[in-house]
Amino acid sequence: MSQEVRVRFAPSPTGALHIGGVRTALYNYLFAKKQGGKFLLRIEDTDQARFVPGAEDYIKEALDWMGISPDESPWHGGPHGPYRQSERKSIYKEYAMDLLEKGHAYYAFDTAEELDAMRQRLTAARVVSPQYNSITRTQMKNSLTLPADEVKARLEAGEPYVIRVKIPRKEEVRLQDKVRGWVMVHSNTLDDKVLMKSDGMPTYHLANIVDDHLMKITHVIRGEEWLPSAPLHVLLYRFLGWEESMPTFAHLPLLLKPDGNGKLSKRDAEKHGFPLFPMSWTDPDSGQVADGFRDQGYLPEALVNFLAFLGWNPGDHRELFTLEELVEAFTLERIGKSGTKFDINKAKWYNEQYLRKKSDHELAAYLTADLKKEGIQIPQDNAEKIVSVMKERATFPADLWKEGRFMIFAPETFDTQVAEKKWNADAAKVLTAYSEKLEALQEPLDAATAKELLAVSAEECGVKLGKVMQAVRLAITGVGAGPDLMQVFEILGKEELIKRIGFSLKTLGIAG
RNA sequence: GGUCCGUUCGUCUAGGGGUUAGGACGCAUCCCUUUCACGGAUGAAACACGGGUUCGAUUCCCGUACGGACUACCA
Repeated sequence: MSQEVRVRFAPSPTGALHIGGVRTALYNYLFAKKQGGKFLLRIEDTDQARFVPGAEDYIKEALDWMGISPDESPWHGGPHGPYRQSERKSIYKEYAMDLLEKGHAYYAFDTAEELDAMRQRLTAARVVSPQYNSITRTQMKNSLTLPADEVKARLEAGEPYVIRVKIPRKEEVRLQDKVRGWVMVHSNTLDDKVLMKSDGMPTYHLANIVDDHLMKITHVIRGEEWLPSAPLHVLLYRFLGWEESMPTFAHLPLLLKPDGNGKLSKRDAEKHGFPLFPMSWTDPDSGQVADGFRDQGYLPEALVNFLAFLGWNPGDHRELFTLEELVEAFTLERIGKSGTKFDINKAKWYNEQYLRKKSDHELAAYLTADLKKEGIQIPQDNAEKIVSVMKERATFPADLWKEGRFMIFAPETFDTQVAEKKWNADAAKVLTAYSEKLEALQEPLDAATAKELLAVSAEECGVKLGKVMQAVRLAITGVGAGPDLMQVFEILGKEELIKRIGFSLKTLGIAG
């Protein structure tokens, strides 16, 4: 019998979700759905000092926007709640006591200063890595060194203490990681990590093991930064008697900065002008606003596709995947091992691809929304026509309006470079003739007619159409590049064209 | 420093003991075209290095170099 696959994404609410965290969430989601299992979200808020208001709402909104909402979470609830660690405080204590009783953990009363002094002493003695371990714990104030009655007295007196794990002196700890294979470390390189803090909260190490077990998590998919502490986690499963049901681990390669090396940071994002967060985030302390992918015009389906390919690939040559297709194709086995540099160009390319897949109807909504901000209203069918000719050249929805301004506003100035090179008396002659033909036209202008009339006008003036085409474009749009001119003409309509021709003839002159 | 992890075009990557080392982004050129863009075609561009193992290694093993993560009463 195969048990239900259950995975979790476990962010701590310390601010906006980092894009790397979003990818971790996505991989968890993809794996869960592929396996027909559950994707849960657990808030790891055991560090009260780092709690940031609004962060949890942000996480929820970001995942919803990406289309990867969890099945169980603080806000959806579920059979294994609560899903906020701060609300599970009493649970952890119970397991810490269990560890204490079994001799796998002990009380420690050392103050921060004493800890510091120990590290300094060790550093001075040229100990390579000063840590609280099987050697040093014999010289510290803990329930291993202090007489039992003193420990009891200190506890009863309410003296602050932590509970530390007692790492065995000599043991090989192995774990099989789904992406790295076998990883082996010696327990003597591990230190006696704090399990329960003096404020009564568990540390990540205890909390994540207890919760994963209680929440019946089958696979732990998380960032590579957790790999060094994974052996400790294996040990904890063993000490708690849960080794049989220990989840499978998969440590994801890190997201690296685009140039040079190192973990992707906010600094890099700013330097290269791309966001680091899925959505904009306002720091509640400084009030500083950091831009997000959503705000810069990235489509969620593009971001999902892009992120999925940062460290994973389907093994064939397909590049474009919907969320559903990703679910279908996803396997842990195809996750790469090495760190991945963040290339925003590729993200833009994905955005273009998905933008072009959208219907004119959907795209028109972006345009009308932008226009509304400027107090402009245009008919829906007009908006749809505009986006249909503009979408091939847009990366972001906002480009529809930015690049297509001339579709609504007549040019007030003309690109001087193009004017110098292309504007001449021939162009003025042709346009004058063209304007007259448009005046005489009874029915509404369509692209084919627009072209025919223009061709006739050129012929009458004894000018080759190709020679003046750029000048015509300049006269109507003000610039030298843009979508198919005749389509533009059709959208503009003859009255608007006549007006624009009149203005450009006046402004650019008829002699050239 | 220590522990762990990694290394195929500039980037994301496929591949795997014998291949013209494949694709995508970006770049260049050409075609399409009234321009730009789209699209199409073509091109430049990679197995970090040194030892093994082997008839043969980019692929397997070991080193070296380089890079990264971790090294908190943070997660």
